[in-house]
Amino acid sequence: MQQVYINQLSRHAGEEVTVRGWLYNTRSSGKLMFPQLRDGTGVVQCVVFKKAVAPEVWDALNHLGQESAVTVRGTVRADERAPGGFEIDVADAEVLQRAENYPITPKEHGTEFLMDHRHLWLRSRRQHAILLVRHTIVDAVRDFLNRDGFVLCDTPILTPAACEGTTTLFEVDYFGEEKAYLSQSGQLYNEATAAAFGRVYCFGPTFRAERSKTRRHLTEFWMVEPEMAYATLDDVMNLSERFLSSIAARVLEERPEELKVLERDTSKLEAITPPFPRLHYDEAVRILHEGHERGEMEQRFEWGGDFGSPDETYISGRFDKPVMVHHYPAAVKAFYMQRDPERDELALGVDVLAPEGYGEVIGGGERATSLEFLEEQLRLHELPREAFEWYLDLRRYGSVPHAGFGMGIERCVAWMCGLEHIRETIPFPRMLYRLRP
RNA sequence: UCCGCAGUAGCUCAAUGGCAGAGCAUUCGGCUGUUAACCGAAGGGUUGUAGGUUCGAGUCCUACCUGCGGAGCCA
Repeated sequence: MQQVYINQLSRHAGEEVTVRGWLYNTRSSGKLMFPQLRDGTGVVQCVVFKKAVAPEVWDALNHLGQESAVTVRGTVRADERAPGGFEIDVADAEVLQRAENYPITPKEHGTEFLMDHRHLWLRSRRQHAILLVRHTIVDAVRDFLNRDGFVLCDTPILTPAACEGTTTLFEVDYFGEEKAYLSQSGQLYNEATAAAFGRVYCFGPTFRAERSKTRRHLTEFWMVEPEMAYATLDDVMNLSERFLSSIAARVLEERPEELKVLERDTSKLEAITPPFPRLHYDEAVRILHEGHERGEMEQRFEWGGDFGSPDETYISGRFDKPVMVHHYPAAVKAFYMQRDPERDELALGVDVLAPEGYGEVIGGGERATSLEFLEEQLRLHELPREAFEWYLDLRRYGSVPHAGFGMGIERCVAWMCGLEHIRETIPFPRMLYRLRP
């Protein structure tokens, strides 16, 4: 007897197989039953005739609660009436555990209820589809970087100090001797490994203790950060463009069924191909001013500020591809950004704004190379010099132009899936008011 | 942290200041091709918490709690 996964059933038409799974839903009609089984790879409809099985099998399946653990043995048969095109004529079945009163019924539920039952919600079709797309995106990210010559060189999660000194950090007691902080970026360590390996990336959890409460924020999220030695802002933009395009292509290729479940407009993903529009900050501001004059933007944007969420949405809304905004004012960017040699008030940084209001998915740029400049920046930002001594070493010993970016995986998943909220893009989201389950 | 909205059965929601309701889920019964199956019946309530106004509060007022949406900050 071969044990088969549901997504492989089409290869076993006419054969007798065993499927092991959980009861998804049942329809019963007296002497005929249609239990639907899911096994993690898909859902299949089973057909049970009362006369075709032993009485105890019929009784066991009858009135069985949703999500009970069941194995069935039967013959695979193509049938137009079956969702998915194939069904199983059941000859025998075994109930491993009878589940009663499964809380998530095949009806509508509110967000709070579903989030409280996240450990069970993951079993539902839509969540299942999202997390499979996430899996493919993570896979595509690793494949792309590995094939492009980047070396995975992960950076620490427990760190002694703020990397950028701006956002709030989660504090951890380190053996009662000192405070440690959960990493909010692998950026600075990446610069060290890039000087060791040339092209590197880190990919792991990132923590931000910001009291943000929007559909784009998690307190714990996954970020991939490539960093290249001997590279410039243009190299970062070229990489971002190829990177996002390859991810979109992989999702389209490998997850058409899941995109259908999510009712994603795939033409939006097909549009993600190089080249992406590149917008100097000055031009972006001009677009915002035009928007204001047309009455499409409430307030007139002041040159020099960072873009707020409505600004990003307005700018990206004018393109059907991701937009790369570069040369931001240095004042709104991190201290380690390289300055524009022609206009010192600008930083060689770039934000990639995703279309459809998904906001900033990538942020990056060229890093400062000068020891003196960084020493001055540390002073201006009132950062503890001792903590950054090792970082300054990177400018003492073979300092070269180098650049990189960070991409938030969950924002990418939300974008690719066309989701309203980032909370569904990670199995167990951590948010301002959500630490459990 | 600020602004706005909400909280009624296990779930999703209704109820003009005047008897606490429906659908789904659950339990029982019926049905040999169902597609969120259908038909019939039953059980199920301290209306988020604490005060207040009123003859009378799910409904109006105040505070708090919880959640949702947005802003700021950011990926």
